[in-house]
Amino acid sequence: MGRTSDARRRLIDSFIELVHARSYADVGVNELCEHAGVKKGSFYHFFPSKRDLALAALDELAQRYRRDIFGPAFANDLPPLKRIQRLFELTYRYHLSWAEAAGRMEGCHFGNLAMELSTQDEAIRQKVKQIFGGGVTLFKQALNDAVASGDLPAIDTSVAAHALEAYLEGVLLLAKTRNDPDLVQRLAPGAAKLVMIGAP
Amino acid sequence: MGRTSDARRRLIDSFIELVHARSYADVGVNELCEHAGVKKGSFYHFFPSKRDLALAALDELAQRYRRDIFGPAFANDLPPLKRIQRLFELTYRYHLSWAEAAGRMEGCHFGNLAMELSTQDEAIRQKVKQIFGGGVTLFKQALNDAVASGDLPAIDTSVAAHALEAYLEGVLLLAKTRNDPDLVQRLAPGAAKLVMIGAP
DNA sequence: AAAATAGTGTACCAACCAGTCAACTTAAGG
DNA sequence: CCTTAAGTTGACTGGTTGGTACACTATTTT
Repeated sequence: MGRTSDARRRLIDSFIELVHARSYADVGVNELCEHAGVKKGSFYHFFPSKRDLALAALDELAQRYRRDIFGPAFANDLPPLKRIQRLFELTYRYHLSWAEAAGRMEGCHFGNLAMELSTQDEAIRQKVKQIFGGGVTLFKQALNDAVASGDLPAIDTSVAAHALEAYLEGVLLLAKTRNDPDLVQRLAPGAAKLVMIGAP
Repeated sequence: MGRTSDARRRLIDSFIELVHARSYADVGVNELCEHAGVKKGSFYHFFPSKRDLALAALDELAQRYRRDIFGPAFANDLPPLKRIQRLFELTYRYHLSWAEAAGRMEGCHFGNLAMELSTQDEAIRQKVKQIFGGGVTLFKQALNDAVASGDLPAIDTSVAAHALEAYLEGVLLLAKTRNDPDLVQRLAPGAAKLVMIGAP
């Protein structure tokens, strides 16, 4: 019963757009409301606080990343090491088109929020940590497949998976700081070397 | 003529400590002043704005990093590829002791500020970009030495240097998000693989 | 159609924000 | 020792912050 609304979704979309372009602290609740076309009363009807909107936005973003990037990248139509290459290629394309739309390279949604808030807000740190963990798991599965198929020597795939996740985030950080999305493409081949991290 | 003071230095130290532990936006001028034992009027006697204090702090930090980490790491008493290993080892030790003192892994001073502010403040983005560029240059010199001495095939050392810088930042980002400084040590061997990024 | 409930609009709050100002104190240099 | 400039002090500003209170409206279910 009662009326329906998509104000919640609009707030999440506005959060993603505005906070990604600037920072969590720099985007206020008022601005969020104006951008979403939602009044303050509605904001606090849907979210107990600004921080809870951030948590909801992280969930939404994780879903989109899984659907648009990690899912397609790790599909079984390619040998496992090629899937990792494809992940970097898809990441590059995603950030290139985002950068073209936004006018600048804005970095990784998760990395940005993690860097800004993970020493201040334990819930957000845990959420990003868990999302990163999801990426690590997918890397690790591909690496295990590669070991099983003999494409890779028997290495510690967990360490290699973390190294790949770190490299991906680092590349996006550097590309953001240099405002140069193409760096993602130029540094992508590094992933192919990093998978050997455990090998002699 | 006139009196002397170390208030400027104390403000820079407080900025480094407080902003590193939380974030630029979360630490106000008032808190900075209280922590440094400086009154607001003195703050604006030394710095025209909070943002100028950030710039000064970045300069100070770059100097410290050069003195304590990059300088010693890249000394000529070791073969070039070992210097890169030593850079990661020294970085690990630096962040481990900082984490023990602070009670948590707080990440890279430069990466943190870059992620939070580089889409908002062009001057800060440029400064961090230039500091990162300094690191890249040192990586590149070591890689060129390695190529010259035959330790490394003739690769594009510029790409490899950027990959190493990105990896270093990514490792620190992941270690911060996981609040686990030991990750820096466990992922350090990845650098030895990454130097091969141009090789077939 | 009416009750129950989901969502909206607006006015408001105390706390805090970065930054200003002018009067004041201190000490170094001549 | 006295001039002069460097550094200090604390009160102040206008604007913004995240969050609250509550009356109000629209809509769905019974």
